[in-house]
Amino acid sequence: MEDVLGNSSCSQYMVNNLPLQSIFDLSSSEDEKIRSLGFMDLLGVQDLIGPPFLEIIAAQPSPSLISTQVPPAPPSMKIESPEAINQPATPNSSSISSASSEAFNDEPVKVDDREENQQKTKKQLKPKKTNQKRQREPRFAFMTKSEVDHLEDGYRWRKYGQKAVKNSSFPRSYYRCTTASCNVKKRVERSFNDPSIVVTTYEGQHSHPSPIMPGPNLGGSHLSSAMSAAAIGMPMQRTPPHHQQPFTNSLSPLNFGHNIGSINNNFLQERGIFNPGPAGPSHGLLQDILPSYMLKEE
DNA sequence: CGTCTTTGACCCGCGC
DNA sequence: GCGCGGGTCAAAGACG
Ligand SMILES: [Zn+2]
Repeated sequence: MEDVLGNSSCSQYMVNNLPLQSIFDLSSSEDEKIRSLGFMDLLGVQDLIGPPFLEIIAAQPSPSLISTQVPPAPPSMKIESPEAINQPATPNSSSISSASSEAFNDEPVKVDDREENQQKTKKQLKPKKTNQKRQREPRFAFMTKSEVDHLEDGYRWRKYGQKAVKNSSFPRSYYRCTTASCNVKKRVERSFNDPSIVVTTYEGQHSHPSPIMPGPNLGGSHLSSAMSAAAIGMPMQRTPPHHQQPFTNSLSPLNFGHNIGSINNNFLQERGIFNPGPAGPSHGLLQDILPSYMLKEE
């Protein structure tokens, strides 16, 4: 609960329609645990997304908010099993949220070279001190209400780790883009009180179109709103030497509509990402635009 | 046979 | 200096 959500350097904010200030309030040093609690709490109360919500967001030109929600997905679907809720081919996903923080650091994303130095005793060796500030990439957190993990966002991910979250339940999965030369990482976590809520945190940006869904004909895959959010939510920062192209709208090439033909993609471009400056955790982010409207219960 | 998941060990920054 | 907690690697297994 230290630097997971509220970090002074990296900021990743989960938004909702409730007391987000607790989370965003980075200046508060008293409630560290509260932070996590608030986080969970926030998720816990999360299932009250309403149509007006999106409108509100749309009306607010402040922070970025990507919200996608599926109308046909009633909040009544509450599952208690961590994973027993495998509902293939029916991943309704309503998601809200987001936020991200950008950083200007373009080199050491830290390409580990431990494979080269196989000393003998220690396997993992990384005496490279060249790295000053690791992990300076933009994070893009985003909540999704879905029963299933592994929301297809148009990219292929390889799971490289899984750890349990401390303050709350359910393990957190770490994924990485399988495409070579792409160090985009993804982190998927579930809520404690609401297993139906999945928090996905993207890190980095792809530099290639989606490897999957090549032909015009392809079904079965349910592209969740995640991809739209991910695609749009990413504030195109500096363009690396890669052949970056208008993938920003990568959702177009994807022929969704098979499974998720009824998703409302509501996103909002952020006007400015906050700077992780040590100075100040400016308030008035999403909290400002996210009052506590539409109260719904399951 | 290739790909991706599983899973324990390990690294590393930080607080005590 | 040690323990904690989050993040990562890599070997082995599962899956097609
Ligand atoms: Zn990628």
